[in-house]
Amino acid sequence: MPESSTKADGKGRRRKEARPAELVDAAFSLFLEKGFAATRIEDVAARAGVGKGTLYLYYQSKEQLLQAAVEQLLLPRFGDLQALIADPDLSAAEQLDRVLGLLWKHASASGLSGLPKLMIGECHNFPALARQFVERWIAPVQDQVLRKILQRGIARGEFSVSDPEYAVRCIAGGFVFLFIWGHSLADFDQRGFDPERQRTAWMEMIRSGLGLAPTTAEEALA
Amino acid sequence: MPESSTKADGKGRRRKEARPAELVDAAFSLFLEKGFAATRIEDVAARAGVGKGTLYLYYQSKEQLLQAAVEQLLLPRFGDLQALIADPDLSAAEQLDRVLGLLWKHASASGLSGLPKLMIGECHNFPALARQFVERWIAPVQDQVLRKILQRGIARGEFSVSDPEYAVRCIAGGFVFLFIWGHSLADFDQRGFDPERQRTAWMEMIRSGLGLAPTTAEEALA
Amino acid sequence: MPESSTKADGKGRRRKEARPAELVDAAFSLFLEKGFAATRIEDVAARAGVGKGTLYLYYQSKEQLLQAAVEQLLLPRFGDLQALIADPDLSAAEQLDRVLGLLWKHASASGLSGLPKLMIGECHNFPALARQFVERWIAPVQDQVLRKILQRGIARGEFSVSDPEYAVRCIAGGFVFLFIWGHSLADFDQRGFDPERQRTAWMEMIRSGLGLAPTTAEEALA
Amino acid sequence: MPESSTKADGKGRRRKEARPAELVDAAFSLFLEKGFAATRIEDVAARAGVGKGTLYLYYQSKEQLLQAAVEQLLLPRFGDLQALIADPDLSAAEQLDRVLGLLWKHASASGLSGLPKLMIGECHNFPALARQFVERWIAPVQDQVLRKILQRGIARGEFSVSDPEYAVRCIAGGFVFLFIWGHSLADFDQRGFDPERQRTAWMEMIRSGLGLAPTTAEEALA
DNA sequence: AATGAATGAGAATTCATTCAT
DNA sequence: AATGAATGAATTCTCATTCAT
Repeated sequence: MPESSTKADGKGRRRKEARPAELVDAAFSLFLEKGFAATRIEDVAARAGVGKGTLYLYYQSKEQLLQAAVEQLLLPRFGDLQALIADPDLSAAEQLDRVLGLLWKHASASGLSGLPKLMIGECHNFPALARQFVERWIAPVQDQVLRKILQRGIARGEFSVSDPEYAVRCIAGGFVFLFIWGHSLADFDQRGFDPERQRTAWMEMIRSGLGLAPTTAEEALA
Repeated sequence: MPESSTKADGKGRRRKEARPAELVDAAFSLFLEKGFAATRIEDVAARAGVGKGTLYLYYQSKEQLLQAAVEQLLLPRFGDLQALIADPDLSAAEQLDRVLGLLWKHASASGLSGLPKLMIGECHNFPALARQFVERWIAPVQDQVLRKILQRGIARGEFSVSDPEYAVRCIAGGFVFLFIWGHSLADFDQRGFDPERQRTAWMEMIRSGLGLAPTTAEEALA
Repeated sequence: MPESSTKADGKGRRRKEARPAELVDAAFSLFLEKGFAATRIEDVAARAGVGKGTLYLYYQSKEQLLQAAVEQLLLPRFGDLQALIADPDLSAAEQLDRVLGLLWKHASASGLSGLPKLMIGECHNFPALARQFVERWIAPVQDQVLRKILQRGIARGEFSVSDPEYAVRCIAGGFVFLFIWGHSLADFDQRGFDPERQRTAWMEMIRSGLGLAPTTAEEALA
Repeated sequence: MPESSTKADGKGRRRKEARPAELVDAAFSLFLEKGFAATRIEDVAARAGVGKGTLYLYYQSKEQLLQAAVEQLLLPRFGDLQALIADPDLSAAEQLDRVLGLLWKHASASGLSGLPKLMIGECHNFPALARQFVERWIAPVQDQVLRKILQRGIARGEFSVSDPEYAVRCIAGGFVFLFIWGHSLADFDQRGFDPERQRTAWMEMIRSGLGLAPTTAEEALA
């Protein structure tokens, strides 16, 4: 009987290989929006356009879905970032610019920009995941990328920072906050929120702060 | 030992006046830790040291408990901050220092430092609360305190910022991120986290960024 | 310290002996209205104008309150009815009239008119009470009062009934239904409900039914 | 033995079409027996032979289950009754006989006979339902069926009633009481209860009451 | 492989009952 | 004697997970 195949063609059974990723995407977007506990499996299935039971064909539990979602976003590593640092022709400031630009572009395109919000919200309910997130993303980006750039900049006399280790955290934190805000309270701020403009403001802040030094002020105006 | 309670400490009944605040505190700390949905009323009661039903003597529902918790933290306003700005003898930089210092101290002491994490996680589940939070805290602090200081600083030639409106958001954001981090992923960061040190680094970043040397300025323009 | 006595005088501590009856009255009226299960002890206390705990000073449980309420209404027996039957000078029709009139008056004045509704609703939850009610009221009134009148009427040639045993149930049933209706659906009948008028109609129905025989019609008009 | 279900009788899943009615039946029988408040959802599920959660697949709440149950019984209207009245060849007395006979049969077969008991008990907790019940059953049967028969009987000289409007209520009331009694206190009456016999007695009572006039007795036998 | 009806453990909420004051 | 704050067992309802189709 060709019954099932006929109707399943229209919408039901597209690229079978893409399923897992679609499911994880749907789950991630809902987890991000409502949090893990407040997200219903049925809603995930609905958003993915499949039946509730189908989810369990690919993932054993709701928690596994979360793990898979985080895993998927954690997978693409930052080998390219490392490459940037390796380039000896660039100034440290240029390196910083490019690295942050790349991170920004990549995170904005992928769901990665949502991950911090999710992890911050769920870290105490899923400590293992939290640790993974910190160890595989936060710490490496800070310690193996940003810090090295900073140290090089200091060594070259480009930068003047009294506590590089924590300066790095400031730079990263401000960056991450941008993502968090965009995925949360920005929606409730009547004043509007322009991510690109904020990024620019942020880059300026990193470079020259409020431009306290008179001499610096001139350049900052540029 | 001069314990606080009069004598009914053993199993302590009848402290009607203190109850609501105790309950809200217990609820807030759990909401902050696990999120609203993942927090069980029974756990709130246990942490407050009362029976499950007692909570419902004071709050009609779990959601009302959340509202009360947020409300309580939103109540104390920042009249004192306003006073600081009004002082014409201080430089803008000093004003900023003091205002941020005060915010820091106040938020660290009260539960207010946890509110951003909570609101960021729950904003989509409780839009009304989110709006309240933004309108009664975020926006006023940015627009009526920080921005005014910045503008005065610019007018006085102290500061040099190209986009004051968003610079304010950067300053506030970095600050808020400190709180968020301390209430979430800091616990999972093997490298440790010293809030005070980060605050210092952050203040420096605000003031002078990476301290780009005059010569560096050229590259920064690139 | 004369503190407690002073304020307790105004409203708090009237006739102490009347308490139990007041409590039972409040309970009965609420049980009647909402049913036993749907009635909250706190509402009973409120209606009686006392604190929740006070109820337990007089009755050990909610169920005991119900038992006491029913008991109280079941107590006054119908010795006087029996006396009426004994009067040999009255016709059976007159006896019936008086007996039903007396029942009507008594039941309307006391809460007794509500008891059937309550018992009908609760009989399966409180079988013992139900049995008591049937055995101490329903059956006696039917078998020892009404049936005897009917039998006397038949013997005297006044009445003509083919099944006296069940005719008695019809008479009693119609009567009881009047009470039930008045305590329940009458409140939701837009057409209004005049108990006295219905009683009159009912008495006529008992005496002469629809007046099928032309000759009977005249008496029916009387 | 030719059981009804096809084969999945053992633990029987998947009978989606029959489910809602089964659930409503189970619920109705329990509501009727114990009242709404005293009935536990779990018991309803058990009586219907399903799990607790299954109920919520079909009805959103316990209250909706009640509404559905009442609705279901209120649905079948009395078009056939109307037809009987329209027949001009029947005497009014014959019409009355048939109408009441039909009501009796129908109500006894369906759960309708239980509805009055339920509605009387719950009317104050569910006023909207009560009004519906009165407006869609009680009032129509009385005003559009019984009253018309009575008026026709009076016009034709068959009946002789001084207050037709309330006579109708007596007739209907006695009838309804039969149902109520059968669903409640009859179970606790040691004397037994024969509904059919009581119906007969009731029909006689309607026709000729107690046959007060000596001459009336003969006709009462008719 | 896909589905969604069915399930029951678990969470929020209610309320009879207790008991310190 | 009177109170009402406190309690936790019991109840309604939800939702992750299973499984027959």
